[in-house]
Amino acid sequence: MPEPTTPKLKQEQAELVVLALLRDEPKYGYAISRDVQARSDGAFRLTPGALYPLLTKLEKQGLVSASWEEVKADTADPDADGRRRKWYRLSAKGQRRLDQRIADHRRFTQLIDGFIEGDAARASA
Amino acid sequence: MPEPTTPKLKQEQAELVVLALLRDEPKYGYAISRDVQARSDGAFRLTPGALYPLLTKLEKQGLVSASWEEVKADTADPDADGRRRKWYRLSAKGQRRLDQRIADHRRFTQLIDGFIEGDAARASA
DNA sequence: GGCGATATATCTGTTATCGATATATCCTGC
DNA sequence: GCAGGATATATCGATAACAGATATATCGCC
Repeated sequence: MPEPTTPKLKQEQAELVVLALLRDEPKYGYAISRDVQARSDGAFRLTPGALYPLLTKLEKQGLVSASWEEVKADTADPDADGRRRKWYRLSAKGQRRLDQRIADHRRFTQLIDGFIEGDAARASA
Repeated sequence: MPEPTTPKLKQEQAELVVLALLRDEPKYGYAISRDVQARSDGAFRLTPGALYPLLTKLEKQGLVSASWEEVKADTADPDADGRRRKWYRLSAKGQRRLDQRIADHRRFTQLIDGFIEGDAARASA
């Protein structure tokens, strides 16, 4: 079977997408994973093996800040290790990085478009 | 020093670019390499280590057809192994593949654009 | 004749990618 | 009350891709 036509999310695009998703509001990892799939109509996937190393990297670089939230259905036992959610929010540095990634993306697609148009563009000019 | 902002040509984009360059006219490897750099203003590079395996792959898949040309400055000795040029031309199958790669690229950029626009697009709609 | 550009091609050490694996909780149906 | 699937975070390992170095040989210029 030949390669699938549905494009996979590469690390560079994954960074852009994750930062863009966090721009609107803070999110935790699993929600990001769901949003990526939902908002790309299933074309993009961000599996755990790609998502969590990426989020750790972003945190280390100071592009996002993270804080834990303990999700407790009943508050009977405070020591009960309920489901944890690690919330990520975009930092000012992350916003600047996002702006740059968007600029990079625009430039990249314009260059590719130039090759697609080929000689036709220059001939008609 | 962090990652360079100039994007490198990945294999999938390299295939698109090479097929697009061959659409206008047949070319040999080194000319393709030069064109890639020239027409992207130096932003894209296609080094020998990436270019020749790719051309071999395209040839095996029947997307391009290749033929050798012997470049002889003087024709004194026919046995003299002059500089060889392997000319590649786009096949009908290659043209179809190019069309598909263009469609894939358009879809991909549209999806990324959707993430870049974010909630603003839906809010203003 | 030497040097840089032309021209094709392979090889290899490093990095990236993907799926599998691991752990633990929450919710729903039975 | 318990089994199974969804939720949630995180790591690991086999494979694949990448960039740069290496190899060979010719051509043009000085």
